[in-house]
Amino acid sequence: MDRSTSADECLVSSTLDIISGKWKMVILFHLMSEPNLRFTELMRRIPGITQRVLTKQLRELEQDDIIARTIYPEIPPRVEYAMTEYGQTLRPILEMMHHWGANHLHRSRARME
Amino acid sequence: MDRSTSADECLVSSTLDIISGKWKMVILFHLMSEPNLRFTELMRRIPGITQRVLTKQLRELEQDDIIARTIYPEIPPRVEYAMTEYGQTLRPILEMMHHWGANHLHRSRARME
DNA sequence: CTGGATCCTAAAAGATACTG
DNA sequence: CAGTATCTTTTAGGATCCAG
Repeated sequence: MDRSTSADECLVSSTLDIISGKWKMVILFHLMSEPNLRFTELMRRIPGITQRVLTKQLRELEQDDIIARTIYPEIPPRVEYAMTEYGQTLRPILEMMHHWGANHLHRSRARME
Repeated sequence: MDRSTSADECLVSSTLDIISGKWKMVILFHLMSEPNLRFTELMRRIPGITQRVLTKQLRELEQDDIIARTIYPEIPPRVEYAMTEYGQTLRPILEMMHHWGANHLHRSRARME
């Protein structure tokens, strides 16, 4: 064997770093099915999130080049968020997690009885 | 469209809940390549983790039926951890994250210059 | 050897009010 | 509309000591 394990750990964690955050997956899911959502539209689609937190998570995803922020200098201001091309590469992972999660919830319920 | 989005969010998050935790991926990666590791062996393979945290994350993974804990009533005590069959179903996701993460780190470095 | 029990800190998230 | 600025709460994680 080798010492590659510690490096490998980082590789997976680097993915996890990007999508973990209480609402990031939710945000990404919305932007996957609906490109170009405005700030307020995201707020409405994500009940429970606050402005401060939404802003923060959006900024982080933007930093990581997963989503893009487009500002239209109008009045009132309009800002749209969309997944980047790079962000799209996360799609298969998110879909697998979605699929696994569906089965997991199903299974959890079954295990409760 | 429909209102299924809010349910869908939970599905993905339910996967994320299970694998997020600073060291869970690391633990799972070790248990994937080496079935049946003892507590101390895990400690040695995961530099930086403390006993308390390792114990906690192992307990959570056990609760979720991702890993199994086997106690051998010997002196000194021996406890072995292994992935469950159900835990194995996470493997494709972890591998995709590993792959994505590798590319991501590569890309991040490129973007820095 | 495998943890449990305590205490502590840092970071994430939430509540709320305000603004160009 | 799309945030920022403060403040408070919650939670994860870490340090340390003790024990069957």
